[in-house]
Amino acid sequence: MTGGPASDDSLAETFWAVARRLRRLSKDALAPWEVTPGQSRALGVLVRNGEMRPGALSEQLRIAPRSATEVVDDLEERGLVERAPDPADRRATLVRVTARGREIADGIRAARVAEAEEFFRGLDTHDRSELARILGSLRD
Amino acid sequence: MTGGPASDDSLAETFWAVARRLRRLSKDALAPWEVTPGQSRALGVLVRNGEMRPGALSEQLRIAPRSATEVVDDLEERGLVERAPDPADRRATLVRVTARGREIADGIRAARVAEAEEFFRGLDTHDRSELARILGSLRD
DNA sequence: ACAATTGCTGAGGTTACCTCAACATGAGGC
DNA sequence: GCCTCATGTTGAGGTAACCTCAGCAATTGT
Repeated sequence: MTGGPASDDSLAETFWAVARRLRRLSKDALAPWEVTPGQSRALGVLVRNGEMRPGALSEQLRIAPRSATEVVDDLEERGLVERAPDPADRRATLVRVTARGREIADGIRAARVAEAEEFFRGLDTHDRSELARILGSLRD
Repeated sequence: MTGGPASDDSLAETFWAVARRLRRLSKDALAPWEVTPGQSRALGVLVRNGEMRPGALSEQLRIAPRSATEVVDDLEERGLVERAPDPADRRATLVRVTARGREIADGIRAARVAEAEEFFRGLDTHDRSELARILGSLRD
């Protein structure tokens, strides 16, 4: 009863159903910090990579450079990052996570871990590693 | 080396990496019809459920009723659906897929199947059914 | 030294959503 | 039949997160 050409389609459907559920959970996990998913992503990149130019940030986020300016504006307004002139090139600015930004980023990270833990709790050890293995091979 | 508390987090990360790849593929699969993902979703609901009111459509799509009006406007402009007065309630309208809309929907569906087939091609039969089973248990 | 390039941002546009209020119709009480 | 309240849709107008294009300043290649 499985194995027809439609089974791949329903596998994709199932995948998206799971994605929707996980997305909803993530949004809830993010809510306490009043940070949008985009801001959270940017903050994460900045924490992982250290200070960087808006242009580099835009590449990491795969958005237009102009849009990175906006994300940085928002984060700066909330005091989570700050801009400083790049000593190596006076056209450029460096974006740096502030102490408060790091706090928030840590909190978000912890919440993410907790949220993922909760989400995948239903799976036993074997299924988790199977899922990780199979998804890993589809990763890219 | 796996199994620490961070493994769930990276499982989520892997999941999203796969999701991004699948999303990109879907977008490409949709491109030939010049239909947005939102329009495609609406068309799919309408094909599956038959004619329905904008309000009911908005529930299926989990968007505000006012937003369903817009999606229907767009689809109507492209000749993929049409509005007709609801004989049962003169306040309401029924949205119906046109012949051309059905063609497009069929084409989209076929492309989706092909796209999913391509995406999951790398997996052998065992891994596909494992993935389907595990995702199924996370579904909701 | 000067033309082309690079890095950022102001101005303004698009898309896909939203809320709120208006309008017509429908349903229940009396 | 009439009145009130609820319901279905839509116009008006707003917002978030992206976009392109043009402009300015600084740098780089010849």
